[in-house]
Amino acid sequence: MSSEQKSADGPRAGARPPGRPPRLELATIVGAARHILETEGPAGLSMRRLAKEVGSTPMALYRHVRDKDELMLLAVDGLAATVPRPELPADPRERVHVTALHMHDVLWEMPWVVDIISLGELTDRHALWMVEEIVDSAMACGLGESDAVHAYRSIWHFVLGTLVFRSAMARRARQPDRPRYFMEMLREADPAEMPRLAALSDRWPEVLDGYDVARELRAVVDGLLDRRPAR
Amino acid sequence: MSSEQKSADGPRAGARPPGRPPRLELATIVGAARHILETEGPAGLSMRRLAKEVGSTPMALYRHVRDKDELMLLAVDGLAATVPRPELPADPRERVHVTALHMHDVLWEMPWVVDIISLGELTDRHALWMVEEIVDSAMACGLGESDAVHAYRSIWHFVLGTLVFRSAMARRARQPDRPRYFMEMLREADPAEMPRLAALSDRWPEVLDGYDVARELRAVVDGLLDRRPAR
DNA sequence: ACCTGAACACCGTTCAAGT
DNA sequence: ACCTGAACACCGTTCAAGT
Repeated sequence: MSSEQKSADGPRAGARPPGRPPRLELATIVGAARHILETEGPAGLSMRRLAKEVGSTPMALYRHVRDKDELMLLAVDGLAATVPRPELPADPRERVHVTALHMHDVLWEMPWVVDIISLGELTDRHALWMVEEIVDSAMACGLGESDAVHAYRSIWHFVLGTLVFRSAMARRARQPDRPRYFMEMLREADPAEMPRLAALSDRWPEVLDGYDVARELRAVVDGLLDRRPAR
Repeated sequence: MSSEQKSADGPRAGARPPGRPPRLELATIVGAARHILETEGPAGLSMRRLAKEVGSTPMALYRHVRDKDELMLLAVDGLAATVPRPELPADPRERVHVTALHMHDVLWEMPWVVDIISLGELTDRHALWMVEEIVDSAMACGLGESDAVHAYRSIWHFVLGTLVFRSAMARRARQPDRPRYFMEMLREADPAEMPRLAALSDRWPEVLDGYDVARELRAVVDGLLDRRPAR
């Protein structure tokens, strides 16, 4: 999907279309939506709020987008093209590592994109090169076609989970008056029943603070690339 | 967090409390909420709908729960106690595998729980044994304390990502009139630029269909357990 | 102490009418 | 062809009043 396809549905340029001329453009709407998403997150985006932003009425938007879902997909679409591709090393295993980490790092900077992607589908063709790169390099590492595709998907699951978890933590942190159930549970852990957690409870935040996504991703990718072939 | 804590805030049993006797009980509210969540998912749960379900008004609920967020956490709380623990093998690596897969399998059957957890925090103390088990067994496999905790977290990221992705796919599938952007993009992939994806495009659904979470989880866990220690 | 009703400040979307 | 206004069917939550 790309924005051009959408506007290409209109009358040919140069023709004199009948009826009222458009005052609102899809690009304006999507741009304003993106701006709201970037500054206030998905919670801040409503059709009514967006209409105000572009100086129009909620219903005018529905001339240009099917519904809010489509609008959010359009807001995400095209973003990958704005991010420069990383330099890839020669070694195929390293290529998988770098590409997977790139996938993570780019989305890490755009939390609102994660919130939208996590309820939909990949729609940006400029992001496809990462799928190709990981599948191709995984095969160069000796994986069969299916295993390479599955490795790609597992890497995506890990990256998505990492980002969704971070998102959830950030959400909780924004409500500081609420109890920290997990920490409380750790503190109350019975050392006889849960010796490791009881011993760890004091240092839990520090230990988690030392979590290094790049290092974890490396271990996960290695596991996926080193497995024995299926059957 | 557990339901008893909450109800223990009330007057002592045996005392004759002044004022109007309660007609609504927290357990009733949480039970009804759970029922709605199980049958209709998080989208079906609203305070107004829930009030109707228990034969009361929306505002009566706020005597018993702080807000909708707390209600949803209470609905999730206690679920782990209803699931029997799996038999664990003796070998520590196998223990990690079995526990991690158990974590996945249990939540796989409760998609609505994933939707709630993915915007909050683990709150059920009866689920803590899985954290303990994975950390302890990972250490028995030779990992240091920090690495074991990080391995646990990475396993959780992978499981969460797997479930969130499935949730997103299911959501898309429920709207069959909407375009399948990803498949379209694959079909249009330029073989010169993306040879792997172009070659795969026809068989993509079948290949994904062969995705086996248990096998992927095994590879991911092995990668995390086999890595070199930090520093 | 507990519950109710009315109200506030919102939602996404449909429909009929205007330009 | 495009935009507007009013309306429908909802939200979560606060506040003041009732029992």
